[in-house]
Amino acid sequence: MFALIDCNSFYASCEKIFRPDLKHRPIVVLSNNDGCVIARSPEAKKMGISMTQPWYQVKDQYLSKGGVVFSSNYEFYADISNRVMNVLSDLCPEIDIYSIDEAFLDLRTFRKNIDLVNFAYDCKKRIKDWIGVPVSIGIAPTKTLAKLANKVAKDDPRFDGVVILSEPRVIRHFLKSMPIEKIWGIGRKLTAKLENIDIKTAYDLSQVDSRLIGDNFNVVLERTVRELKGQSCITLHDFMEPKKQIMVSRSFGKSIRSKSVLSEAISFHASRAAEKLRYEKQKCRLITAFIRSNRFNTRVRQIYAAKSFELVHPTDDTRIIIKNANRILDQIFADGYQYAKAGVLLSDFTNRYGYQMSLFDKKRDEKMASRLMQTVDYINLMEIAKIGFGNQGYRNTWRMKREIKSKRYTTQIGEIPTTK
DNA sequence: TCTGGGGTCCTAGGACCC
DNA sequence: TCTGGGGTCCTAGGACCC
Repeated sequence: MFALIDCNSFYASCEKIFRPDLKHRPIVVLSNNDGCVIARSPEAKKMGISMTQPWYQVKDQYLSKGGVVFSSNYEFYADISNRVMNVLSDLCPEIDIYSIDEAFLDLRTFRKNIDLVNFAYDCKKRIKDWIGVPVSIGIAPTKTLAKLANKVAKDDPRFDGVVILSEPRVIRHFLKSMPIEKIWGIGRKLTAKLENIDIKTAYDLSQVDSRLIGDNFNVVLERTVRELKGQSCITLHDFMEPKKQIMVSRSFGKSIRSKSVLSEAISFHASRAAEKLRYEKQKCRLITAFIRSNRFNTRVRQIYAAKSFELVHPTDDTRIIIKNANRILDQIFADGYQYAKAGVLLSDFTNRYGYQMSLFDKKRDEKMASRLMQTVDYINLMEIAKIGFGNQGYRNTWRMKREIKSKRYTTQIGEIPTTK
């Protein structure tokens, strides 16, 4: 059996932890640039605010009805997430952290049969009492079924946040009431395709011969079908897999025409990407940079320009990554467009310690560079000072909007909550 | 005026090899 | 006139997820 534990309206719930005055108020959290809604408390959902809705469309009405809004505060959410995951790992050592707000537990680790109902409610209570975040729990023989169970636990108040699927008869009944688009791994396109051939519920899909699906669709859907039938075939990643690519990109506060400002943004993103790369203890060989116009604005001329550059030697050196990202910018930049977003993507990784040195590598230079980067990372991390490279300025022209961010209550000494 | 920012996996098709 | 067949590797792009 697998359990999926998922925090309810995670970002919005985080914002409530240190603000008891907001307990029953509607809360929404906005994406970067305060662009669109990415989390809603139950009260905000009831007001009809939908996920990824552009903020400007609902702002006035929402605020006039007493809604509360926050810019996203990832540092804070990540810390709360860590605390939740720690509680879960205490309860079950076989844990697969699937995203910032959800994790699978492999309950087969428990040799003896445990009381699943007790287990689930204990789990829920600990996280609520110790961290302050409400969770929903779905338990089932496969991860796909646990996902579905979790969805119902969350949406249907009759279940009090816990749904356990073990009896085949119950599972069958449950699947019949479940439209296919709610299944994990079935998005818009697949829903349309499947409905076309008269597969409308999870039960319909579970009855299809999985090999037939494998032949006519692909192995991903085949696995989903098997999982619906109760054969577990999506396993837990029991250790953290290294990342395969690192992307840093942002939309600008307002659109930009000038190459020099774009270059600042590209340098800034390149630098952030290099930091992440070193944190992952990887070096990259491929650097990609892109710039693009606002794809929602039909009144401006559209452009999307991207290019990659392959290095001879893998690197994690901020200076090299910035230099090459800007070299790409030189090649892809075209005058006369309004740019709305830029980004840098690093890929083709090799482990920092175990890659093949070339015959002509200068070992000493490498060592120097690596020490320099370590020092820079340390100074930035400890907030001794803010060190950047080259032209990565931080002009208001492209900096993102984040007007209503809450405090970093748990990670910054100057921002911890105080009482009177 | 104002529409996020990450990721993963898979597949088709081209390049290349013997 | 007749022009193999099988394999691997890589990349771009699609679909999906949170």
